[in-house]
Amino acid sequence: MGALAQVSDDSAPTQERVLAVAARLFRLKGYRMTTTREIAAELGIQKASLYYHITSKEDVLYRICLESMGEHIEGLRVTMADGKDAVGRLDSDRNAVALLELRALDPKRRATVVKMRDEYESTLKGLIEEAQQDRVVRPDVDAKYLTLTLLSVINWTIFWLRPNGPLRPDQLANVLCDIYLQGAGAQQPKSK
Amino acid sequence: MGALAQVSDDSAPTQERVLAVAARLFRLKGYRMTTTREIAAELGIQKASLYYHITSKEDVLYRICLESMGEHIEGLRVTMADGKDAVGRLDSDRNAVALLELRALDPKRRATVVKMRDEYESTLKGLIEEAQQDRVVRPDVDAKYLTLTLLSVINWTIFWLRPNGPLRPDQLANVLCDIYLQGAGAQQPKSK
DNA sequence: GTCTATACTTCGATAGAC
DNA sequence: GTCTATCGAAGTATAGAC
Repeated sequence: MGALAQVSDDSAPTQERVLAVAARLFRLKGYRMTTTREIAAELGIQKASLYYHITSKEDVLYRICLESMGEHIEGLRVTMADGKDAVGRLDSDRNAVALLELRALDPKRRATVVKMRDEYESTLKGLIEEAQQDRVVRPDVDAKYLTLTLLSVINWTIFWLRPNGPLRPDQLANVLCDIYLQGAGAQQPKSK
Repeated sequence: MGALAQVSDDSAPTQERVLAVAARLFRLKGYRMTTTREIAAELGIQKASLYYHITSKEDVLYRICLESMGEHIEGLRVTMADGKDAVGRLDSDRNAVALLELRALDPKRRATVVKMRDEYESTLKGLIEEAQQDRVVRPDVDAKYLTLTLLSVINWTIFWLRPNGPLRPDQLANVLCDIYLQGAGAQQPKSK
């Protein structure tokens, strides 16, 4: 398991524990609803002590977003280089927070994260366009919408996917990938 | 256009204007980040005056969620009765807020909204199961995941779909529906 | 229905001792 | 690296006049 997917525990460096605890709370309650007092309490320290480790609450959110985007871009790079996917390397809390709490960042920092997200999404769109030319993906639909629907299926999992579900992660990935590629309709050759 | 899709304007009843303004701000900035002062300012009144029209900020969120869920359930009922879809009857701001800001409701009210959402989703799942028996939708995949992927494609639009996009609403609906039913993969008969 | 004024609470962050 | 104590800002909501 890579360091990026490291789970927070008492032996982890404090910086990492702070990010893990904050990401979990931000995901559960939202950034604005989560207080620095709660983060400190989860870490077992006083709220003032927390500020020895962080400069501001918003900076914690910013670092969570940066790490999540970094994981995405790196995961895609690994996939393109090795030819095998990198599912499971993402921290689900940080991913959900980065997707949902961007609004809370100040404009400049938000722009930095959005730029990374756009880089990730356009790289993904490029892969789909290549697959269209290789006739692995249907070429009769704008890659823009094929990318958006792929991102929809992947990203919406933050709202329903939980560990210890009925399917193993690899089984679930197969089901979702199958539905995305083959479609939900009953078998009929695509003829138009 | 139905009353549910009514756009806020100065001639609309105040109650409706309040909900429309609040929904727009809640969507733009998030429930917790939006202040009652801002809502009042958008309405052109003082913050204290707002409380003549509402009982609390949370109550406004609650009513937005209730209306959105009501629209969904009613839309599905109309679809099942008339056999034609009811796209365009949803208020996009209220829909996005209901999907994203549920956390901010107190447990009891949240449970009420979640129950309505579950009712909507299980009805949709029932429709997909019927379609499986009619061999319109593939029967080899658990309807649970066909429903989740459909909801993913539909609901994720709150993050990217904007009025005045390159496609008309009906064109876009056709593209997304086509990708969902036919899949993103190049044509190959489903044979397994 | 709207106003001015304000009560009351909570939050992010800092000061300074240990 | 953590503590107690507290500041200052901002938020929701209410009181009472008009």
